Amino acid sequence: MPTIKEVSELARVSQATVSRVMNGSDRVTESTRKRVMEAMKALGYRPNSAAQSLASNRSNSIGMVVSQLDGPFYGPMMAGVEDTLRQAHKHLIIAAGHGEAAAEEEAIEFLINRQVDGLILLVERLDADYLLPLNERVPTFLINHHIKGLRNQSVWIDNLNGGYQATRYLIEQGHSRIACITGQIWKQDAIDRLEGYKKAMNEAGLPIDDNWIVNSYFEVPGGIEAFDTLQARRVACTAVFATNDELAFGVMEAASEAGIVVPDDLSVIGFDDVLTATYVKPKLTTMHFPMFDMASSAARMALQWIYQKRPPAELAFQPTLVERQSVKPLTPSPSGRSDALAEQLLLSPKHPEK
Amino acid sequence: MPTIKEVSELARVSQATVSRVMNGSDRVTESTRKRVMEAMKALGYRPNSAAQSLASNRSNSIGMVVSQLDGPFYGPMMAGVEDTLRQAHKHLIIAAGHGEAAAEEEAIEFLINRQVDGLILLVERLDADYLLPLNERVPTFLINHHIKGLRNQSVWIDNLNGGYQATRYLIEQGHSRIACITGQIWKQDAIDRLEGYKKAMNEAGLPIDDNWIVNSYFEVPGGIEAFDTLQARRVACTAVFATNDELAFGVMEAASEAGIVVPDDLSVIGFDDVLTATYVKPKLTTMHFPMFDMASSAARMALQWIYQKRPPAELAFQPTLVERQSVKPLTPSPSGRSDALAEQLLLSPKHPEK
DNA sequence: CTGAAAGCGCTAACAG
DNA sequence: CTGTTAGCGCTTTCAG
Repeated sequence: MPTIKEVSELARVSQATVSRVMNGSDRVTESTRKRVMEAMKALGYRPNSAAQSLASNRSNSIGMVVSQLDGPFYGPMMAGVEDTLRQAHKHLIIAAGHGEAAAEEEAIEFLINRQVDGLILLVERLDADYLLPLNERVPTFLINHHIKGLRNQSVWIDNLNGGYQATRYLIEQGHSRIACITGQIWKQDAIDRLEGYKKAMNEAGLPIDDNWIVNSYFEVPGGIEAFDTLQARRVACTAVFATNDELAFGVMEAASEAGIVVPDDLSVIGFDDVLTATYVKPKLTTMHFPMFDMASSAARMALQWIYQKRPPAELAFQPTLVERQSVKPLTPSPSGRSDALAEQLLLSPKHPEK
Repeated sequence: MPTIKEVSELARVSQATVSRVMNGSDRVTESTRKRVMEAMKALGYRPNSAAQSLASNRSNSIGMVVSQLDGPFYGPMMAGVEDTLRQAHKHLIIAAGHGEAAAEEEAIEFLINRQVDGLILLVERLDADYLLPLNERVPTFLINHHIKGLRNQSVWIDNLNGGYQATRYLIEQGHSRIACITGQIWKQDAIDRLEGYKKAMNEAGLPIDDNWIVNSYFEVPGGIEAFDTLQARRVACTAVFATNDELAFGVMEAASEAGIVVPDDLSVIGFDDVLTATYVKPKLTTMHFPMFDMASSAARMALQWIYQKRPPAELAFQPTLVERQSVKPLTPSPSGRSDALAEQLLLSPKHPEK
């Protein structure tokens, strides 16, 4: 690997000059710049980024921590950040936080040791006590995480409004017996989406019954269990707001096992609009969560602040309804069709064919 | 950020000694080691990895390039590598290659500049002319990519046998009219899986008709188009081997639109066993591709070679059949049920309800 | 077992 | 506009 020294010798200039042409900036004669460029090309020169970082205390790369490297949620987020960073010729270093505070902190320390110029975090476990001092060390941007004092470096989605819209949509479709299944109730997303549900129900003058709300966890089995819980509680709902798509898939699966047809017997709305939402049958009606855009916005904000000192400002996204096939209008019928449905849900044996 | 100097002063030793305790190895008195450790803790010392890399020409991190950061295929691969690396206290730096030769090379150069100690590549565009010299610069390991001369640093899956098994299974279930849908035919995976199909058909004495093979691309729309092509060609098949799950999803979707019921009217088998395969209805019968395991094996192999000089050896995985719900035995009936099915497939109008 | 000293490859004032 | 001169923080001989 050739070094700057060799380049400088070949080009008959000082190392400083080579450094200058590398960093584009400074005033260098066109002729010497050309000579240097040629020398670099001739040697196949590649700057050693460790040396650059060490000397400049800057690395032209930003670190990102996500809970997992797979999964339909984090993938687009990583892709969104990578995409805008690449266009800006900055690099991305990703570390997994595994959803645990210790691992998340470790990942962050790793990235800092790596001299990242900034941090984009998609974490759930870290609080202000950790994050605020961290931000003093290295500019830190948050996706989907509220920390007072870091508002301006956050990109978030309006989960409350999303929950409200989803529920409102169900109501507009004629439903009034609407159950809600939440994710881990310590997660802010879960809390906010539930809040939105309550708001919509209240606003419509519909009762909120704790029996109709089941606290589960954001995974397919969580949806299955929640559905079973609903049945066990003899909840006669005609629609359910699953606070994320995985839950919705679980509900659809369990319903199907129980001989309940979605959307004819039961309407289901999800949240997130994960890729798979279009693969299931019926295709899932859900609230679109603009993961890629949010992530790239966060990256843009970070870039502007870190490399151009343009002060960041809080950025909020709104989830938008995507109508597909899992919600059906409840058409009132003379005999009270909604009750018929309720009956069916109540009385159907669990997993009759299995 | 405290430096090694401050630690050495606090501990009243030389920097060299601090370095020694950091790197575990050398002979250091237990007492001084303790003193140093305490000093490090007291100061909250964190080694600067850029400096370490620069001085040692080693970074304790390995680089990985994948085509995309999202998607059901690359996610588990990244997770597998990250998992075993983390356990070995090595770090992972991921870069996206976007499936283009130029970007893949750029990603690799980036990682090398980053002083990665080794490379794990999940690429499709790079050939031996590039890869072999690369391996001289930094140990390079390949996932799912055959390069003569790099065999021993490769982990791959037996796609041919997978295609064979999948087709064979269909045949065992009584099917004989079996279509095959391939991915981009320049991809080795596509070629091999098709080869497996042909082998099984031949072995069973079944005819191979080019009309029954449609070259498509590994995405859901690819499956839809392929299904339409099959119909346009009036191919009267009772089963289709889709050479990856996305294709299978597309087929299922198109079939459903056409009023054809999977698996009653048409059996479908996929390949990869992507997470979503369990979400669709009916759940997809497919060949399991052990992505996570393959990736972690590749990582293990890389670690052993790079840090312990244990010579690597080619590692092959076998895909395994996962029976779910999308394949149904073809029970011969007096009136020739398979013909009835064929008729239905032939005659059904395209997307009748849409 | 420990310290001194010489860089690793690059950047960043400071002169000129 | 370009060269000189110091380091950045750590590792690594080489002595002792």
